[in-house]
Parts: sequence; structure tokens; C-alpha cells
Amino acid sequence: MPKLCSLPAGFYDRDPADVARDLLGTWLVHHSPEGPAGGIIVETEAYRGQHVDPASHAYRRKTPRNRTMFEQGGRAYVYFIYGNHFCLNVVAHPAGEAGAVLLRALEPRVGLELMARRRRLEKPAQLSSGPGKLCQALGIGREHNGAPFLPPESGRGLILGRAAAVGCGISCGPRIGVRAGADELLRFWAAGNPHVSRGRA
DNA sequence: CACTAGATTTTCT
DNA sequence: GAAAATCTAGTGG
Repeated sequence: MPKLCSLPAGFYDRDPADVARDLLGTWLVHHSPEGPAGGIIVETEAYRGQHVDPASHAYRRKTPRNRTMFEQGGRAYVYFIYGNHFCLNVVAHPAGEAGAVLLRALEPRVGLELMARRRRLEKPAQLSSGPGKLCQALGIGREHNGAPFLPPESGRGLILGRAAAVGCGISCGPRIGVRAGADELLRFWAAGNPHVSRGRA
């Protein structure tokens, strides 16, 4: 694993679409008791706040499930969906609003063996190429909802950081599994990357 | 390959 | 009661 730097101050206090795009290429690592596991973010989706984004959990009002989306940026919003999957988001929005970025896929880089064991799969391309897979591979669940993303040097918990600039083409398109708000191009991914969940172009 | 059912929470109608 | 920010295992071409 390369040496990682913290994200700039104010990174999370912006439009989720900007944060979603800027999170591509960023490293996500979860240090659990079993060891570290993580990689490079290659696919994200932005969800905006109340009244403005009909596909967002925060569209209607604050509820027990979505309340983390209304809290300060830079923490994890984790929710359970379809009866058996978790999804990990980074809370991000301008001050006083709500919003989050769904982390849809990672290119695995650290703890491949641990990720494979959790997923009961070998192939790296299937370890974390989807939001539910990503959570399973990193051992993320309900208990992480509301937890802060820590700077790389802390060496524990959930970490977001950057290595030297990688530089990759960024593609965008409509969000997946979304009916309302399907016309907005709020999904971002690393062009051509095999770890993306769908539509690699 | 394509398609389908089933896992079963949270919210809205 | 239905749909949703999903994935897997199964069937059939």
C-alpha cells in the first residue's frame, strides 16, 4: 500500500456530484480486527438532499434510516437494502443540506485474501464490483453507520486518502436502479476499469 | 449467455 | 401491499 495523504479541508462540504467525481481514484481502506482491506474507488453515485433529488433517501424527510445523510460530511452512511445487502456512502453536502455519495465499486489493492474469504470468491474482478459486494468484502455493516472516515495516518477504522495522482479517464451516466431522476448523469466511474459494476465504457 | 426467484428492511401509498 | 441506491444460484437456450 502506498503512502496516503488526507483529503483537503472542506472536501465533503460541497455538491455531492463534485465529491462523487473527486472520490474516483481515492483509496478506501477498512482496518478491522481481521486486518486491513480496501482499494481504489472506481465507481460512485451522487445523491442530493431534500426536495431536489427524487432518487435520494433524503428527498422526503428525515427518518431513522436516513438521518446520517443530514449530519456533517465525512462520515459513513450505511443502510440495509433488498433484505440482505449493505451499501456504503460518504456523507457530503454543502453546510445545512443533506446528501451522500454511494461507493459502488473498488479496485481491490490491500487485503485481497481477506476480501476473498469474506466474499467466498477468488476472482479480484468480482470482489468489490458493486455496492453490496464492496460492503461484504470490507466487512462493513450496520455498526458503521455514522462512523467518521479517518485520515490515513490514524491506521484504524474506515479510512479515505489519496496516493500520488493516478490520472484516469472519468465517465458519467445515469444512476443504476433509479427510476426517479434517471435523466441526471450522477454516476461516475473510471473509464474502462474492469472492477466497475456495469458499463465500463 | 438471458432470465428468474428469493433473500426480507424501510418507507411510502 | 409494493418498490427499492442488490446479489446469488438456479434454469433454459
